[in-house]
Amino acid sequence: MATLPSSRRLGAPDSKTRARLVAAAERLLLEEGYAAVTSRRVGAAAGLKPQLVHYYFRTMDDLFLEVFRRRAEENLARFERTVAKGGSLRDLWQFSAELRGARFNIEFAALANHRKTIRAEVAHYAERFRAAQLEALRDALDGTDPHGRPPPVAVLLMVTGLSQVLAIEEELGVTAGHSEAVAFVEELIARLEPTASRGDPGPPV
Amino acid sequence: MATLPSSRRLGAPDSKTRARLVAAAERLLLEEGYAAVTSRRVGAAAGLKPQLVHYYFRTMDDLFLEVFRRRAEENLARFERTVAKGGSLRDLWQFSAELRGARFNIEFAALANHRKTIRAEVAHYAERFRAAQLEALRDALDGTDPHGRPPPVAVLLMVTGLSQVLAIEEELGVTAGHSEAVAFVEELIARLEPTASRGDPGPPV
DNA sequence: GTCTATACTTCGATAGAC
DNA sequence: GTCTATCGAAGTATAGAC
Repeated sequence: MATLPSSRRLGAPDSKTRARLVAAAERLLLEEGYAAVTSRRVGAAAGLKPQLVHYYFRTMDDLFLEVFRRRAEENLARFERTVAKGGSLRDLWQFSAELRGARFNIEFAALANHRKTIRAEVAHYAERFRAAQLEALRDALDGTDPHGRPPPVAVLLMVTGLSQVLAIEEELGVTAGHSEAVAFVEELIARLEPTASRGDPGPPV
Repeated sequence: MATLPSSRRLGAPDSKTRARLVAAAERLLLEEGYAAVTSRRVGAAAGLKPQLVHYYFRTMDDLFLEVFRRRAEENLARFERTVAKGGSLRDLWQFSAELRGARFNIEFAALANHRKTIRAEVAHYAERFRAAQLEALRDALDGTDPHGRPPPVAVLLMVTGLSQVLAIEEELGVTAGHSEAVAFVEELIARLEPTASRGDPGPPV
């Protein structure tokens, strides 16, 4: 019952070579987009024969899944650590605004469009991450003035969307309005969360 | 000076066959993602021989560019018409919230990651569209209470981002928080722009 | 357990036939 | 002006040698 779809032998999951292939694939994905992640190019990028990709991964999709899971788990763990160390609004915003994460998401969003197994994995992770973010955001907002503020989940979606648009456009070389948008979010945070390191309580109103 | 890079002959730009190929390519792009847009598959989708793709387009990138430009120009024109017919906040939001447009953008954002000529075209269009949107948004906000409101360009980026995230996630089957976010935006609009119902040629200012 | 020789498919692209 | 026969490169995947 272990391997129905094919009888082909696969390399050990903890192999050093396998790890090199995954790392190379992730690098290619981030630098050149998912279309560059082919067995030949991954092999070359890792300094290995392309056939090794198929020895360690039954299909290319399996390789994509491995790349995604590694990064997703690491991301969730990093997020949990961020929350554990305080999890202020400022921290949460900083986490969202990281360029690398957003690039990664775009590639997998496009991939998920036409590969079912990848779509399922991305959807699953998206839900987990959303739930974790929402809990952290609720905690961070707890005690602040709720007057006229959108529901936390709406804030979350807007901030997530903003980060992604900023990342995509930066990639394109389009940056009109970016600094204004970032400044707005940061002012908002400063108003809600005046604690900061520089002890600036912000203006009234 | 017309054709330096290659001497190969190309089909007429106004050919009916060419238009069919572009339409087939756009369909494939939207339904299966850009990776499905190959000369063979486009040919099959159009009921034509795959070589015709290369007769009408020097490279696959040229086909992508044509698909993009057609849609981009049509989109800009539609946007201008929307603005001309009133261009209320409600209209602008509705335009952004269309699923089709967002899907298209994701595919081309991913494509632009690793194809320079496409990146340049997407960037150019993004700037034009952003400028048009910003002008329309400024007009729509004109006369409303500016108290505590973010700068228009920041609003624009947030709304654009929100629409895209909603579209991507809907694609994935993840919809947590979507209705809340949409409701928030619509309440905001209703508050700023209480004119609502149709047949109203506009407030007296 | 690890890797390679090899098969077969699909790709983009071109030269030349109608 | 329109289309097709065909090529070389690149794609995924497997069976079998070490």
